[in-house]
Amino acid sequence: MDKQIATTLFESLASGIRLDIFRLLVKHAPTGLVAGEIAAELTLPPTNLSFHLKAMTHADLLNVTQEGRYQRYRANLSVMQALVDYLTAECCAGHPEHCFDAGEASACCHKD
Amino acid sequence: MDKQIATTLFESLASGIRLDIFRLLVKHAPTGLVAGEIAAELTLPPTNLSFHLKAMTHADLLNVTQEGRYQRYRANLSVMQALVDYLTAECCAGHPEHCFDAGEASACCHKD
DNA sequence: TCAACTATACAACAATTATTGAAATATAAA
DNA sequence: TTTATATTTCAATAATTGTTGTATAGTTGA
Repeated sequence: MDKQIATTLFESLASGIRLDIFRLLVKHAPTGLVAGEIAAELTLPPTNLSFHLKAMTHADLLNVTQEGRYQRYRANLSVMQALVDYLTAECCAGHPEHCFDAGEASACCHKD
Repeated sequence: MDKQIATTLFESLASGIRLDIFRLLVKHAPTGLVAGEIAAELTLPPTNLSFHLKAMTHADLLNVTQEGRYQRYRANLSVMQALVDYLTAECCAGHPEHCFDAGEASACCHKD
């Protein structure tokens, strides 16, 4: 993952609304939710929701499929995993001893 | 970590400049760098750098200590670790089987 | 104390992002 | 085909964030 992609993903998560959307869709994985269900759950005006959904989809954080007149959104968990790996690499890069306490060192095994 | 803190951290990372600053300081951990060294390395006007350093420090992503007339900045690696944990929890919450492929499942051991 | 140096605070402005309502598109149902 | 439903696009505006120069505060060493 390059810096540009990481920055875009962080932007996507740097809003309470978008973080709520993502967490809601993780909770409903792998089924996902249609736009109206998300709007109802988060009580957002549809245009505002659409604005954020579009941004997140463009950032590849969400996937969307059409179901008749509905749009079903799903969290893209593999991108989230890649972001966690990127962040772990940034965090540990050359300095795992400073990033993880001794007791937790064994928990850091994403970069095997 | 609550949502508000996570959002602030994502905001801190959602800028190319701030991501560069953080990565530079991770590379120089645990010594850190003084503001002038960061400005020289990233060729930024001092006021602009100061703006971003202040935001990152306020978000607790950086620590700062005074050294005479210099201000030394260090990456706060434990906060980064907490963010990775938060993101992993968001990613896996209730659905580890969808987040990690079978072959990599054993690599997910942050939430033990 | 004085001059040089480091960095931040402030203020003005530029640029980007967020929010909303109205209109448009497309599907479904009557 | 007409009407209703779901969602998006567009345009206007509000709100936030980023950038720059100048001025200020604090530190050092002569």
